[in-house]
Amino acid sequence: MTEESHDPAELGELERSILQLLWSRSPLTAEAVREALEGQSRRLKDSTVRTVLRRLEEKGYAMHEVENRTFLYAAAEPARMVAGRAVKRIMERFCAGSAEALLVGMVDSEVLEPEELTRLAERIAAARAKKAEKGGR
Amino acid sequence: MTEESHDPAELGELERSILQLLWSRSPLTAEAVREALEGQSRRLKDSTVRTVLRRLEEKGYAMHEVENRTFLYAAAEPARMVAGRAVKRIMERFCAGSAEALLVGMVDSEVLEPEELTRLAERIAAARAKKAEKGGR
DNA sequence: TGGGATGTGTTACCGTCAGTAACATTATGG
DNA sequence: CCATAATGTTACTGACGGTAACACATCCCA
Repeated sequence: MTEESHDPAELGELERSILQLLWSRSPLTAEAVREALEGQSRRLKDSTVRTVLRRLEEKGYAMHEVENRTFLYAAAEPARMVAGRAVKRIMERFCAGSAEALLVGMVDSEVLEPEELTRLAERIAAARAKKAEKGGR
Repeated sequence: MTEESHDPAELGELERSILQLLWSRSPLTAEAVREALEGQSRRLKDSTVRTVLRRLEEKGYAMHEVENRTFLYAAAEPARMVAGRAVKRIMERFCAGSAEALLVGMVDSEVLEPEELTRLAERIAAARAKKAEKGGR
């Protein structure tokens, strides 16, 4: 197991953009990533993209496999996992680890409405229950 | 209205520690902050503490008033507000703005249990309802 | 009344990190 | 065996946070 610290806050703007690409359409070659960014009016040199991809991999957000001498990159884990851990960090740092304080804060700063919260909570609990039922592990 | 960007991610380790102090026992003078940090085995020069306090104020996290020629610092807003906005950012950046994806991510990465989520959601909705009832605003 | 005590303002250095990229190296197919 | 297409190495730069020295302003008291 020995997972590294893995802290989403240490991701810069460009790193995030590229990670987004990996989440939306992987696997991608470095060239494909560069082209995709170009499509977002983000013109970068080939080596820039490669450097960032390597860094993302070092940090554990991405991984690659080799296909015909070419690297195919993909995200190492789903976006919501990264989001989850990021939220956890915030909870620890600003809410003394209290999930309640965190949710209250979300409501207070209008991240989501109370009704939405209850609705989603129920939906998630239901989904969880169903999953636990058939996929017992 | 016209609030600055206000991004908690731009807070460093020390800045956060000091902000915590302001949240737990304000108002505080620069000296008091320094002493409190010293109590945490964090020995810093007076000017260091003052610099950080000033930066916190510039960034909008803290504020001060003058009492007898001395600055009394306090947090500019509750911790859970800062947490809320931080979570919002994460939601936008890693969940395409979807609150559901965010909550699912929290459950998946074991930030909180589904049952806890439903329980808290209900509690918060209830509290909200009560507040809306009497504090019509 | 002048000088220390006390508190604030200014400026700066350093390390880390993300953005950006040049340049070197290597394998491969023709 | 070389041109081409990849990857590997190394580095510069600007922001920013941690840390602090030093300068400046008051006020009170001997």
